[in-house]
Amino acid sequence: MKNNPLSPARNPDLRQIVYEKLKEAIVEGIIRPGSKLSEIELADKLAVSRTPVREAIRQLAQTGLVTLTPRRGAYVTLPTKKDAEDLYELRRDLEKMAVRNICLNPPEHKLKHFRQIFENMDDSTEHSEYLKEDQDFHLFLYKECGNKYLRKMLNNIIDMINLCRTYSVESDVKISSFAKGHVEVIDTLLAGDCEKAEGFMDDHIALTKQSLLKFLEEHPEGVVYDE
Amino acid sequence: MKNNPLSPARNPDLRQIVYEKLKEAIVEGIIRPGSKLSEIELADKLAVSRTPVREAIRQLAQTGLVTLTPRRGAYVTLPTKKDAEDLYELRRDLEKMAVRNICLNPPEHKLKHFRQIFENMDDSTEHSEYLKEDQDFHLFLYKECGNKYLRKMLNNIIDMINLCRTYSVESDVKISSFAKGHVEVIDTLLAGDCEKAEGFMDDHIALTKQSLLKFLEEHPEGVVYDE
DNA sequence: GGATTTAAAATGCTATACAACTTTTTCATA
DNA sequence: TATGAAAAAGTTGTATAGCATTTTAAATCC
Repeated sequence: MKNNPLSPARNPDLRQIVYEKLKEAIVEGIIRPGSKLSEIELADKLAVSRTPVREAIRQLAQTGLVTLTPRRGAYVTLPTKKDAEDLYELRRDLEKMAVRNICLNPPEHKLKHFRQIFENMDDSTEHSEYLKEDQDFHLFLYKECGNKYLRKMLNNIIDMINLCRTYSVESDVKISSFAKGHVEVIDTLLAGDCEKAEGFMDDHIALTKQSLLKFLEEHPEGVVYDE
Repeated sequence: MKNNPLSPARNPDLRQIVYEKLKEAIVEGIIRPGSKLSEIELADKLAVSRTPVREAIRQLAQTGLVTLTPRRGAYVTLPTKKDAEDLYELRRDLEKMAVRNICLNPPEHKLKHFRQIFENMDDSTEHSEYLKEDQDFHLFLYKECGNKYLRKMLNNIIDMINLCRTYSVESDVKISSFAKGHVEVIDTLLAGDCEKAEGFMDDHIALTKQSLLKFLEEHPEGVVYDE
């Protein structure tokens, strides 16, 4: 008698809904980095009270997507070039760790599923399709890494990475080389060669980072150089 | 109509104050793991309204110190043995990363300061004194690591580590070996031997982890074994 | 025009209220 | 006495109103 199948459509949980909506809007670039998040304005637009908006904003601040300035409000974080570099440095180590753990007991079936997807990609593949599968693959790795805290941190960091990535959407990268990187990671994982798998993941993240930084250098508008 | 001299001498930023107070109470073991955090009760005890308490609790949930159950409230996280293992695994990699970065440009003066402190320690040193200096040293490394996001994560994880550590306060470890580990890290950092420094940090964290796990095995009360 | 004062707006918090949900208590029934 | 359903009490999540302090914008004065 726990959950009635005819129970009302959904648990409201407005805070979570507002959080997701804001996150999406920020990551997709609808709300631009640097712009202000007015509690009143957002509450008005989303047709909720200030309470869930406040809590959602604070939740976003903890992942770094939003920067809080006491008594002045919340602003969408405007990542600097160093931020992007720091994020990728951290991501590299964390994903290597995930790969290391997964290698101890690789989920064969799903890995083969992803292998097939990436093997069939080439430079004619839609950029958006690659992005989607790439996202799915990495989220899959996070879920399977077996370390609750590592998973949490990776899920946090990926939001910031995506924020940085909005800058580089139309970047002219070679899809094939990214896809190949994934296949290499998967193959070594399936073969149980942990050390090599880590190395391939290292290469893959390095390539992604390089691609983003190249884009940032070519498009300095909106990117802040600190120090 | 300016400042009433009889205005309440209250510090602003209640949320942060409540957050710190709760964090301390949890990490010090005053509020036991597993116990419930009632918004009303805490608001009452701290003489504030529910709002800052709610926000502080949510902030604590982000670091993992508190576990939120929808519609049922917030509970102080009761770490399992696997939690402790996961935390130390993550901590090891993150601190190695910090050491790697610091090694590129080591802050000589302060490192020497810490070196002296740890060099003068032996098995007769007060356990509490070692704990304090150990804490300070690691926080110092976090601050100097040069990567904003790494710093944030390390500061988060150390709270959870401390929560686990409350169990092992009276652990009968050899202070000298811990202190020696620090000196080794510092010396290799000062010498600019990054690889070795990382290795020594690895050993140091491994030793700390081993000490905690040994304690947990000898004192299974209050520790949950999952899976 | 530039500086100073005043007004408007936003945040941080308080307080109250209420619906939905949990937990506890009560109480009837086996 | 134990069991289980029904009622009561308590909490959370959200909403709304309001106030103090501070920031921001506008207005005023020199």
